[in-house]
Amino acid sequence: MRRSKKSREQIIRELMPVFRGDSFSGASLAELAAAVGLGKASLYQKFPDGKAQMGAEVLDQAGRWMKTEILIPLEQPGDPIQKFNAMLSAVDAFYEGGQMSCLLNTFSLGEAGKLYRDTLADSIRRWREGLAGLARRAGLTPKNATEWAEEVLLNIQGALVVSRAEGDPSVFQRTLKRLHRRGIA
Amino acid sequence: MRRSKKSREQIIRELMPVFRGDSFSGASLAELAAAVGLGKASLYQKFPDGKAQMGAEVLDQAGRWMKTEILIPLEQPGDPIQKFNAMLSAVDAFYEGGQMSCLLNTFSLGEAGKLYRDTLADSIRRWREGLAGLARRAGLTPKNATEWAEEVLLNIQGALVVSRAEGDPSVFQRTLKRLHRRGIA
DNA sequence: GTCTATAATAGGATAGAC
DNA sequence: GTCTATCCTATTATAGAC
Repeated sequence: MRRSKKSREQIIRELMPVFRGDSFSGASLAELAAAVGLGKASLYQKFPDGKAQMGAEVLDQAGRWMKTEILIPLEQPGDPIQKFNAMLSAVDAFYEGGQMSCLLNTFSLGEAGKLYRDTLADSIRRWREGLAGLARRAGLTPKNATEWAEEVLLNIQGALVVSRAEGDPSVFQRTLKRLHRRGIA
Repeated sequence: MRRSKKSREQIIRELMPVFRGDSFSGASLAELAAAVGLGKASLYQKFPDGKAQMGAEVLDQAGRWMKTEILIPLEQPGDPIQKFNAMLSAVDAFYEGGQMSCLLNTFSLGEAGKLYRDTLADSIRRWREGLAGLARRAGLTPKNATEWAEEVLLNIQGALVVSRAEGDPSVFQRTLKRLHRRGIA
């Protein structure tokens, strides 16, 4: 037990839901500080470049989550269907059953969009390619694999939007079940 | 020519892109006023309850657009496929080829979500039911019709998110083409 | 390392002149 | 009806004490 204080990773984990609950512009320093349990000045000690840096590091951490929980598992040898279902479970957990927004959505609005666009586009590209590779290994033609991968992505992102707008995550749940049922085709 | 000044409808039309370019919290009075070409004080003359009222009226106008451009056409007698394709064209125009966000997305974030939830949920419900009704008339079972309608909605909403995050509307274009190709099934 | 205090700016909203 | 000027609060950010 070397440290009783919070790790940076833990701090970033606590910042994330603030950025996911509203847009980047909607996330205030007051909320961010409260979420971490520190004063605003203390946050600036850890993130000298302020909100933009917090956003960048939150996005980085989400990218690392995607890599370990999505991309690497998808690439492992083994039954593609099983890999796909594991991804759906990871997605369900990360979005808390459809109750949490995606940073791809909240960080692409307004001025923040310009600031983080490259990172966002890169995340989408890697997710899409990870899925497409899986689908090719499952026997789909390259063309069909690409199309299937994109559809999976759009269904997840669309379900997150609609769930939030309805204030009811059941669409998200139905969508994950449907993707599971459809499989890789 | 009774009036040379702007109609209220025109003003609301000019407010809309500000709310669609960022979240409700991200849309500032300065931007809103600039979009209309008036001072902030003049906007308050027209919208005494401020930003919340502007948001509500923008949402109302979007709801009327949906009714005239989506729901009523979907209900008209005639070839369901043709109705569906007309809807895809209207959607393409309204979202400007994938370059404009949906208010269902931007108004459901943060505090605004609580404020507008009922309206948003109602719009989604009507859109979904309009599509499901069309699918039933096209011969799908009620169960399949409901599922197809939801998938169409999620693909559109997902494509808008991904297009914006990538800074490239081509996903949206591909998605509309794919929905057209798939038809009602 | 965290706090209080404070600066500087932007945001939402109103008063009152024209 | 629109404007300038202004108010109040929130917001981002920093200085300096502990």
